[in-house]
Amino acid sequence: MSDRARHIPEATVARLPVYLRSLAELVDEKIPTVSSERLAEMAGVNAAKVRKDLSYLGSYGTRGVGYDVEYLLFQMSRELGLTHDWPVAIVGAGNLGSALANYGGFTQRGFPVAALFDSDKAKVGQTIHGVEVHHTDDIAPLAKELKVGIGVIATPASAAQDAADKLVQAGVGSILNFAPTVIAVPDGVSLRKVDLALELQILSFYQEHRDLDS
Amino acid sequence: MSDRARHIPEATVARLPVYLRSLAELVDEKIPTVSSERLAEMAGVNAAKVRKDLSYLGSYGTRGVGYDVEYLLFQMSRELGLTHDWPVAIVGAGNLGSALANYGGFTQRGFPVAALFDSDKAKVGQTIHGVEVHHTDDIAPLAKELKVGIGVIATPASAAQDAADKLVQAGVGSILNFAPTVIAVPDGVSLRKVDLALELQILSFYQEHRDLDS
DNA sequence: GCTCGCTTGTGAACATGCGCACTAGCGTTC
DNA sequence: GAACGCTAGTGCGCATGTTCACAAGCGAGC
Repeated sequence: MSDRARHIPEATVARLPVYLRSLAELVDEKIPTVSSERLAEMAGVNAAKVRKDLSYLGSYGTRGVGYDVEYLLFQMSRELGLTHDWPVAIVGAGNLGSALANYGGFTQRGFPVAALFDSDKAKVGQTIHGVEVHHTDDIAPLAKELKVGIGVIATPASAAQDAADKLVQAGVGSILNFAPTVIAVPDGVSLRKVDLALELQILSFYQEHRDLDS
Repeated sequence: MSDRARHIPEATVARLPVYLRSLAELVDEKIPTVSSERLAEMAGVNAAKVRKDLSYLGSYGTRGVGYDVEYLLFQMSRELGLTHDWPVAIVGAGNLGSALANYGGFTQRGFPVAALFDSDKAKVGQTIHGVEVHHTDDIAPLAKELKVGIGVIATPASAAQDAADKLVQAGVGSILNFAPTVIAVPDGVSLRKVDLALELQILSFYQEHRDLDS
């Protein structure tokens, strides 16, 4: 590990939360150490990959023994930025937006809903799960003031790009898009998507071909 | 394209639904043909990738002109298995499961909810969005009878693996997992996951490191 | 304090995916 | 019917990601 110059590969980053969850389970079970093999089994990947992934974080294992569960959990939380809260802004106070705001596990996992936005003036002023709904025109000043780092887009597809633009303008660096459409963000802004229809269609492909090829 | 021996790469399969959506938009706008460049812009990818992806489906473009939108849309729908319905079974009739069952766009996109299952006997017999809730013990016979190809897991993490096992036993070949846990399925069964906490944690990582490195 | 079993950390081969840059070829214009 | 502009299709080198296999090294047991 070249000290500090370490750039963690994207594929690894995407797996870290899975390891984290496995480690949390092990802590619950009061298991003090874990081998890469056991962790691999829990995370549903191969052991070599676990070792390589963890090696990007530093040399936290002990040969012949394994990894200290609590210590690794702490290091990983730190690396993932989970040692402090990340206030989240949700754009779109419709079905999905409200459901997300009402979902407690959100706040509980360190992502408190700091603000809700909607373009419908009838919704502005309402309170959902203790959070007031503001107008989308106020995203920039409010999100800045509340130090929102992560924005969630829960609007219809047609409003998604506009929501993204406003979040970016507010200095939000990470966006999670639930709208079934492709949105563009400038370099340096992280973007991930959750798209139900897309997932089903991908499964449909494999299902169809399983049938054809059999 | 070597006729018929074509194995479409996973990465390509995952993009096909995005192209499909773009094509549907073009049809709505009554635009008859589209170039790889335009389609790439709409799908948020690079033009060479679009051409390579589409070439796996066959040689459906015309040099100097582009792709016939309606024809490509049809071919792609066929390839994705979207020319017929895929009955879906949802396991877990809690908040998420009910929301999914109530979400009309599901059926509308060719994935009708054929059955709902829950392990809570108090919920069995209830009707959600016109679909009766059955007990999880009845997954195997019922899912077979209803020719369910795709199963959706909307249970708590602790019940997810059991749900998956029962779906597999029922002959379901594709599973979409919403439970925040890793589940194992036999070879030949497709598995995709939707995990909110995971996505937020990944974003948190990049957010944290953007701050550190600046 | 030596040996042995066990597990990490990693070099290197292999696989997959990406994108440039070029060729093939269609349609239009003159 | 020749020439030209435009766009699909693709070969190839590069980047990323995965996996194997092995050396390094810790700790238990004697």
